[in-house]
Amino acid sequence: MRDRFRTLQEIRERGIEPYAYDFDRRHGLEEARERYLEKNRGRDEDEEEEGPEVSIAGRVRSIRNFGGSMFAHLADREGRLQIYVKQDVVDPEGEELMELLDLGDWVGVRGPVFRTNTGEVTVRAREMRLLSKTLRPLPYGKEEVDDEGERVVHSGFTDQESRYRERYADLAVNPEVREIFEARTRVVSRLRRELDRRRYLEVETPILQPQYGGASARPFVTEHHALDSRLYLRIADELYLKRLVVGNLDRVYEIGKDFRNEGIDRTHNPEFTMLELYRAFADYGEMMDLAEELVAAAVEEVHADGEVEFEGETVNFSRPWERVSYLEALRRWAGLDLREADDEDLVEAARAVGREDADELDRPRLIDAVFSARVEPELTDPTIVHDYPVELSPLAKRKRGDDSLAERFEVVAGGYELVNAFSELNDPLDQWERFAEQAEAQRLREDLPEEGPDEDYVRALEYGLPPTGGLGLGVDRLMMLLTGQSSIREVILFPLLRPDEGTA
RNA sequence: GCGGCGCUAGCUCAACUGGCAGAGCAACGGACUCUUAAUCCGUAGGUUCGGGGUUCAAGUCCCUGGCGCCGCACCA
Repeated sequence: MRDRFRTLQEIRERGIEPYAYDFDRRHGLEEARERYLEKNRGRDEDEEEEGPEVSIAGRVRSIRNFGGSMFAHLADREGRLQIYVKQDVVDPEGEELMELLDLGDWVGVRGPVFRTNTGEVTVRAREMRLLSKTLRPLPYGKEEVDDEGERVVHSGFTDQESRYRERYADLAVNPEVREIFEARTRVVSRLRRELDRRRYLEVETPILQPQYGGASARPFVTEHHALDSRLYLRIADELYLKRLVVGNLDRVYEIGKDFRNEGIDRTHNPEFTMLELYRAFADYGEMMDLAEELVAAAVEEVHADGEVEFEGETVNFSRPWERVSYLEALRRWAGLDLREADDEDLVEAARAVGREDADELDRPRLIDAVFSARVEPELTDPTIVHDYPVELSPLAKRKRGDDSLAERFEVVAGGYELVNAFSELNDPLDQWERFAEQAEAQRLREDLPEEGPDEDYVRALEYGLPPTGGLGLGVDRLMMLLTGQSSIREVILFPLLRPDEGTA
């Protein structure tokens, strides 16, 4: 770095501004290449004509200096392109810059596109400007393109911790990382588009909430000074969105962050992105169709063929998805018949999957432990598991014809829960009772902030929630699946890490 | 929270049973006007994650703290 400060001084002494104010960039690097190919379409390579003129900008990715001339690659968001800078061809400022450039510097180049003797499409620099001087060397690896045209990186920037802590460097240096986040943006936009098209209203509900609910998780707690009151960061959007349906907003959705103060591992980040949507006059059956449609649309944005490689398996998203009831799934993959199993059997089954604390768990937790351990890992292709035990689903309507079940389903794919949906409970009295049961269960957990039932939510239900279907989709999990990443941190730009004073 | 593994130059990694801390790339100086992991000659670069201990001698062994990764637990 000391050396680059010296270079910086040198640049200033020569009267060149190392931090430019603007540059009239007209073409992306891929775009510039395509313009050349377009112009010479139909010609053999040796008959191609020079041109067109382009104006490009990017980071210096490699330099091959020959004294009087220089080859370099620039890199931008789209890709990379070679430039050729030659004395007496480039303008005087560009000529001076030839010996002052470092890897990572931002430069702007104007000139015609041509093809070198070795066949690479290249921009001949007539003008070259320094746009921003890099003081800290980027952790570039060395790249080569092998005989198959594959990009091979030697000693790249691969340390996970450094990559997450310095995501800017990660993104600047590793194109495949950039691709993941561009895919993420495409998918989220597509989900919005699909819902907008179906006349859902996108809304924003509070993140700071006086009461937390809609899921069971430990919340982050904060406080508001002026109001002198305790607030929670939301753990789910659910209860506010359903309030909106009470308010005649009959189709709503929100894509936003939820916050859960639980452990961190490869599939959990304390803040994560959820899509929640609610549709009046629909039940969970219609939500099943919608779930298939939304996920299929998302898959289309990333994999045209509808197949995804994930953790060594091929996940096939083609529709329709298999549908199996929760009880049948437990019977089939865990050998457990809930209709006949008593508490004793459940404890035993839970212990068999490694829950040593099985004695202390209530029935729903026992069942869920077995389901997570024995059933979910078996489900590679997306599968709709429907009709959950009502104890596991405090916000879902009871199933028609069977009070012990709820009209709820999850979509499991690649072994992970992807979608959770149900026919929303709209009976205020039933809701009140289930809140009471939930509060009772929560009292047993000392680690949770004490919380009474959400009276205002029940009040809203008393005004009348129409029959409503609701659906939640974990956007981060979806992106893991679609991009084949087994760590959630690879699909979150700035995952939460413990603060590190040592980062210099 | 528990267990295992890891942390050495800007990056990627070496360093045997404790015995002079090294390489490639990057950087710096020089040569080279069609190269592409450019090449050639030369130079510099270190709190071996922090603190303590054992030893004639510690990157290496011991204790302690930090951070990360993996697994487990928690996350109905």
